[in-house]
Amino acid sequence: MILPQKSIERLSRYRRILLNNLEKGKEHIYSHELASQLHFTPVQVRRDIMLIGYTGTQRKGYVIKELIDRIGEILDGESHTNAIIIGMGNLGKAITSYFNGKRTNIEIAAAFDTDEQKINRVISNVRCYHISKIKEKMDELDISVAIMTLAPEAAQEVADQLVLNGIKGILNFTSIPLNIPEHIYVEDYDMVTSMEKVAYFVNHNE
Amino acid sequence: MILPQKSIERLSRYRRILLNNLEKGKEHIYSHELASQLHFTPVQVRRDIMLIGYTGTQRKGYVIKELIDRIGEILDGESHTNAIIIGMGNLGKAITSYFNGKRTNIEIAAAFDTDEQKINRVISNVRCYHISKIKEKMDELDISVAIMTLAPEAAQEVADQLVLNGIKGILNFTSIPLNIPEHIYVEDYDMVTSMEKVAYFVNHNE
DNA sequence: TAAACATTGTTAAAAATATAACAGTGTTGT
DNA sequence: ACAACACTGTTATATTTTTAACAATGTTTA
Repeated sequence: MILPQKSIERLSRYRRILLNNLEKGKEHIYSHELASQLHFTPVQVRRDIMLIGYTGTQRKGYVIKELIDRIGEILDGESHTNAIIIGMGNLGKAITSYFNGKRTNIEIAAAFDTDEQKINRVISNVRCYHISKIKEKMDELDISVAIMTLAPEAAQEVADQLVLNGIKGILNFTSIPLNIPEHIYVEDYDMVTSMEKVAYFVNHNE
Repeated sequence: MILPQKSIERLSRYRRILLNNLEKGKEHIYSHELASQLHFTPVQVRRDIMLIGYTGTQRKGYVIKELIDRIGEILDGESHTNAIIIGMGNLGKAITSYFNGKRTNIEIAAAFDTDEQKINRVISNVRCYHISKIKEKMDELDISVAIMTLAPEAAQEVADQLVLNGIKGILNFTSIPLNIPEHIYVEDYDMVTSMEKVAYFVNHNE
C-alpha cells in the first residue's frame, strides 16, 4: 500500500493520542476529538483512517484499541527496527530517554561516542561504545537506522562509514546536510529552522 | 509579502549553507550547488530565490553575501526575537547550546526549570530561573516565543501561563499536543514521529 | 565577432495534499 | 415505526507545492 508521506506522519501522531486516551480508560473516539487534540481537521482524520482501511462504528466513532492495532500494522509492519544513536551528548541522551517507555517497535540498541568517559557506560538504558566499534555492532545487532546527534565536523565521516556498513535510513539532527547515496532514506531535522519559522510567523501575523 | 510555509523553511536552510560556504571563502554559488548540498532541486532553489526578489548574476550564480542579506530581510525583518526555554533537561540544554554561536537574530534569553539544582545557574550561557518567575521574566525581557522541553505532565499548565502572559509563538517538543488559542502560532515537533517515519520508509522501499 | 554554452528567471503543467460536499447508515427519541 | 440526528466513508473540488519547460542573457571560445 502506498500512503502519502503526510498521512504516515499523522498516523504516528494519531497512535500517540490514541494510546493516551486508552490509558485514560476511553474506548471510543470521534474523528473530531482526534482532530482537535492534534489541531488537524476531522475530515483529514477520517480520510487518513479510510486510507488504511479501518472503519469505525457509526455514531460511536472509532474503537481506540482496534485503530491502534491497525495503525501498527501499517506503520510497523512485521518488522522490528533496530537503531543506533551516534553522539551521546545532551541531544543523544534526550532522544534515548525519550524513546524509553514509549511503546514503539523501534529500539535504540546501542550508542556511540568518542568521549572515554562515556564508553561502556549505560546511559538511559543504552550502552555506549567507542565510535570505532560501529561496524562490529551494526552487524551484531542488525541495525537499519542511525540517529546522528554528533558534532557536525565529524558527521560526514561517520555517515560514510554507516553507508559502507549498509545503513538503510538516517535521522540527521546535525546542522549540516549529509552527502548520502540516493537509495538511503534521510530525514533531516534542524532546530534552528523550526525556530526561525516560528519567529517568522510570529512577526508576520497581526 | 506572502511566502509559502515551505519556502520559509527552505530559506532558513539556504542561509545556513550560505554562511557555511562564505566561511570557506566562497563568494558565488550556483543554484545547483545549493540544491545538491540540501537535497533540493535547482529549480526549487531558483524559484524560492525569485520569490524573495533577489536576482543572481548570469553564469556566476548568486553572490553569497548579498543573498544572505536578502534572506535576512525576509526571515528576520526588523525584529529581534527573544525566546525562553522551559525545561532545562537534556533536550533543553541541547537546544540552548545549539543556538549559541549560530548567527541568528533569535536569542534564548532565559531558561526555566523546577529543579532547585539548576535555579540561578548559568547553563550554556543562559540563566535558569524557577518556573514561578515566568511572568516576571517574560515582561522584563520582552519574550515572544517559548520552547517547551519539559515533561508532558506539566506542559499544559505552563502553556496556559504563557498564554496568559501574552506569548506569541510556541515551539513544542513535548510529546503531547497543547491546547492553545488559535491566534498563537504553535509548531509541534515529535521525535518519535520522525523516527517512525524513517522506519516506515526504510521497511517499505525496495 | 559570432556561435555555442551555461546559467538564471518565469510561466505553465503536474503532482501532492487538503478541503468540501454529501451520501450512507446505525441510533435515538417520540 | 418512523423521523430526526449525528456520525462515518467517499467522491469531487480547491489549494498548495513541486516539477518541467523554455525564454532571456551574459560569457566564453573559436
